[in-house]
Amino acid sequence: MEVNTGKQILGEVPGIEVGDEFQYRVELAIIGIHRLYQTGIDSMKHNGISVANSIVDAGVYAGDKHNADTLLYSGNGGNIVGKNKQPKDQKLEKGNLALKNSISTKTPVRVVRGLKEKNPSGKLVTTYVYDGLYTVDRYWQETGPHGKLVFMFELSRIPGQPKLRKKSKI
Amino acid sequence: MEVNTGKQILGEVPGIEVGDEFQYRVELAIIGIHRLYQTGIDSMKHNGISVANSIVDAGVYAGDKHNADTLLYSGNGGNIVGKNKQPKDQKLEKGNLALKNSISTKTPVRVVRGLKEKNPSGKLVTTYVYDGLYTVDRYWQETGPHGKLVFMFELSRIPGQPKLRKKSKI
DNA sequence: TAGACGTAGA
DNA sequence: TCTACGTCTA
Repeated sequence: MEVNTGKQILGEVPGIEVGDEFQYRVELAIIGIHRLYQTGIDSMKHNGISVANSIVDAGVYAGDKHNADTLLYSGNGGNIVGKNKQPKDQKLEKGNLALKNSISTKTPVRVVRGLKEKNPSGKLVTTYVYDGLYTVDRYWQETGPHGKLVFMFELSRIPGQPKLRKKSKI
Repeated sequence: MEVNTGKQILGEVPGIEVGDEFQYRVELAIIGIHRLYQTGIDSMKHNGISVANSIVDAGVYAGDKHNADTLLYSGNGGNIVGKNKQPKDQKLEKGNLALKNSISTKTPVRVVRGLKEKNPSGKLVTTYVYDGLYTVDRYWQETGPHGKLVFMFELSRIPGQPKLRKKSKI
């Protein structure tokens, strides 16, 4: 069995509803919600340009903020909180570029939230919850906590979707 | 669902036969052949001392050699070929210590071989093949390619098990 | 070949 | 907290 079908979808994934929960990133990949195992931003070609089709928000970048209908999401690269690596300026390429392109195309982006919880045996686990479709409204550059360049993207939830009740307990 | 049952087995795993193939390390963990996702040596307490119950030989250390009935297996730590990390002296602890202890206890160690192959689409994939039970005969120290200390373990296949036909094609 | 919002266990 | 014979895409 191959994990990925190779087929990428823009917008809703058939059979997946807001609030559906998953335990592992690999499940998201198999189902086709988000192909990449670790990377937060997945992208695809749409009418010849690269746009984001899904992101995972596990809250590991400093600037991330997730409210009911708005998501502030950091770009990709070199600024993860607590990772023991050299901080670097982020570049407007790959996922970051795709997310920027999604502003003008107004194409929908699937958002998955990673909620950290303790399971019955007390172990810290992440549950991935499908949060629905968002559009990317704007982006800008910031100087991150390490003094390096960080891209910030503001996304808003497309109206008319079921509300997401579940929140992180930690 | 939890991936691991927590129960660890010394020796044969019920339902698993020599030659059984798996595509991912996580499968080995779920089934109980080898709990650890990335680490090569898994161990457990047996009559109060730590012994190895399973190893995965994916051939990533320089000194590894696998013949029909003999396996030369490198210890754990800081000497993986091609990994972009600081080489370090290996220590006689955790998996390495467990493997050493298995010499005197004569307890069986499950061996899984990671065979690298190209799948139909030309991608390089690793297939994990259950190779049966081995005992650890002896160990010694070497100086690895980086000039650092490496433990070498010599294992031999317990006689009377079915032959393993499959070999790496690469 | 390197990089990525991974996982589990010690 | 950190390490570990991971696994994928580009």
